[in-house]
Amino acid sequence: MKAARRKKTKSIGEGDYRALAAFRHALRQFLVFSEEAARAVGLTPQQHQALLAIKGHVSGAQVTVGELAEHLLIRHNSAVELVNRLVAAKLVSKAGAAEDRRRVIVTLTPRAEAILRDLSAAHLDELRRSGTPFIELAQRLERD
Amino acid sequence: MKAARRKKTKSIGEGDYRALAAFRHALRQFLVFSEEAARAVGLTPQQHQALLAIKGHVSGAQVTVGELAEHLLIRHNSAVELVNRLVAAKLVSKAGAAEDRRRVIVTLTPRAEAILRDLSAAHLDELRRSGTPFIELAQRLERD
DNA sequence: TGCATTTACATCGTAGAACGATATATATCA
DNA sequence: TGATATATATCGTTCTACGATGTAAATGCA
Repeated sequence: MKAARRKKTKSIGEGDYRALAAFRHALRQFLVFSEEAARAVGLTPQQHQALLAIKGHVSGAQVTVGELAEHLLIRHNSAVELVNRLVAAKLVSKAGAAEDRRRVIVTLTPRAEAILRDLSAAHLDELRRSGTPFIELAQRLERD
Repeated sequence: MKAARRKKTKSIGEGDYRALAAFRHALRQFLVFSEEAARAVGLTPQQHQALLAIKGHVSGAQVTVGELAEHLLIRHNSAVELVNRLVAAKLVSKAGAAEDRRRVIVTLTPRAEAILRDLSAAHLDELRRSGTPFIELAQRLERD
């Protein structure tokens, strides 16, 4: 973090393009793995991300629709639709918040908890299995 | 798929969920940055990825439609459509391969080269600027 | 207190992109 | 040469995020 020899990039070479392309390829590979893992247990990738965001939230396995949108970096209305699909799939339940009745609290069902546990274990395995090149590429890109 | 005779994964704890969620959040942030950077120069994210894959290809800035599909991990027909959109946007040109007339060679236009150079510089900057937490999360996930 | 404003969620129609199924052209092989 | 494989193209469908807009509840402030 100390050797900032080049402050302004501005000279991109062949190697930079190859490194960036390889990085995106590794990224895409991870995302494809994740998509397939999710679909294999009957979830869309977005549903999986939503469950993870809910479960991984600081406040425990409960978030509002708005908080979910924030974490997933999608619009509020997209989060509403995503949650509705999750409810239809019996993966979450919705409940009005007592102290602010505009808010809707989204909670994982036991079914979702079980599915997410398996999915998360598979993802940790995958990252251990093939995460290294990914990290190395990122480090290389960050370095010079 | 082989029967799951692999040793049962270590049990997942709260920290694992949080780390995975944080990792995906960082990933998503990078992708959102990338999408916005692409759109800011008039490209869709997919078009940007295609240009990068072509430019970063070992054989120089030329690939066939099929190779592009392989690198982007999409279906051949999706690659055809993507390339058609790139042609319409004057970002690539198509040419039949001399030695195998089934193949179509896709080549970047000067316009695409220029746009990609700027985009790539911006991405390298972004990775230097905010890549660290991303890498650290990945390393942490890989470690334990 | 009353009313405007802000906040949070919901609804609806649209659009972009990837896909499966299928078609066509070219190459290769027995 | 005919059968089969390979490379690309076309078409209709589906899925999901979005913008625009609507509704309900909370908040601000005169």
